[in-house]
Amino acid sequence: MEQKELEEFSEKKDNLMKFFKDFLAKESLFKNKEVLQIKYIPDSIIHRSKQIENLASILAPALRREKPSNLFCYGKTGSGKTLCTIHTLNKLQTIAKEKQISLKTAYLNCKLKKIADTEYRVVAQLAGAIGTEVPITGLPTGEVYNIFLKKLDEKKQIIIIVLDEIDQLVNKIGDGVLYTLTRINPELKNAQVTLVGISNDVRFIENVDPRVKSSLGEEEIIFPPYNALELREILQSRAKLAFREGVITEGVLEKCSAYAALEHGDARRAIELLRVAGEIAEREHSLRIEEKHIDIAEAKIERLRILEIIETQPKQSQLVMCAILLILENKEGRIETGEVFEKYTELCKKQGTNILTQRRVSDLISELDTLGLINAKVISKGRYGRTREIYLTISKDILDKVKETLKKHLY
DNA sequence: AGGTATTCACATGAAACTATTCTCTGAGTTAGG
DNA sequence: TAACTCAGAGAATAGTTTCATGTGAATACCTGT
Repeated sequence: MEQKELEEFSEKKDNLMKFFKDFLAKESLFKNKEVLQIKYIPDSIIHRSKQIENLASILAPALRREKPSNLFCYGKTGSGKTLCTIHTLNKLQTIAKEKQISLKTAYLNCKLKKIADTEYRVVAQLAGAIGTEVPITGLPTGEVYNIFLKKLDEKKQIIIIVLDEIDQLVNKIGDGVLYTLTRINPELKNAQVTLVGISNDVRFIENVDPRVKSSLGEEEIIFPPYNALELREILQSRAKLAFREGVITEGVLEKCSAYAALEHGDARRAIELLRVAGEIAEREHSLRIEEKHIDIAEAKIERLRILEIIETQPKQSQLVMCAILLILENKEGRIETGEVFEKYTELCKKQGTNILTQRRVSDLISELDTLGLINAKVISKGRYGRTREIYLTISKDILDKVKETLKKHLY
């Protein structure tokens, strides 16, 4: 984010010096911007005391050198799962240190590509977390397990492993790793391992090996989404720390939380919205954040999100998107798979790219649908067959930007 | 009129294929003893 | 001689293709009144 801003700034090179001077001279709206960062962990977490209590009581036996039960947390994005878990673990860790209990925690976000998305990498990361670095590549997976186990079992200790976004991991590489991890304890003489799984997807646990399921799901904690009121209070507490007094005008927080409440009560989004709104207000030399800034911020975030998605799509997918846009240029309303495929073929020929089969294009279209760029619904037109009805969900004012990015990436 | 059959235009699944990336082994290299 | 590096074989993976089968309802076709 910061980088992009800087780039934008650099366009006005002539008065750059002046700008920076002004920037320093001016008082920032922010008192402490860090508070609005996603990774920030507040000292007190509101509206989650029940879950934290629950977490604490499940994990507390670690302080008596007993193995806590395995634990599974689920709730939608931005419902505080990760936050609460890390918070609780931090506290636990602090006390353990005071009492000289050997307790280690390892947090692993399985979503991160190239870091923890294969069996090898997961185990390597875990080994890293408990203090043995393992080469990034070159060893047999089994060997890494052995190193890991050996290090684990070195002394009497409790180890709590947190696997965040565990559903992504299982989707990608199956539940083999989980199975091994849940069965790790009998192999250890000294150490004991507790697993904490965090997942966005409630149904995820259903499609997992029943043995893993019963073992991992010894305890479950559910994180319901925040409602607008709770979001508002969360925002309030953060805003108090983040902004100077009087910066926030009436109704701003309400609006922010209302926006986020629409998105299944995603607190992360609400906070990001507030931060971006703050940045926008600041750049406008406004002395306070007003409701309109929230609207602008919302549009900006949405735009960035869409552009980011489009940019990171593979070429073929971009081509399909391009085809859809081109068709819609000369035609209002809805279009069908067949048309898209035709246009897509044409585009490919023009570009000299190889043409994918209709089968694949059909899949690509439904992928674009899941990404939220288009809306593709299967409908039956009776005698005239079955197809997907496609229309855009992107608002018109970003469309030009989208086309621009597509062009840039395709030529 | 009412009911059944057909038919369209893809959707959806499964399996097979392919190119790329990862994992793993062993030969070769290096450095320290 | 132990530790390290690195090329290349083999395995795993992601992205596709091929082949096969499925789908929902507008229309065509009957059927008996």
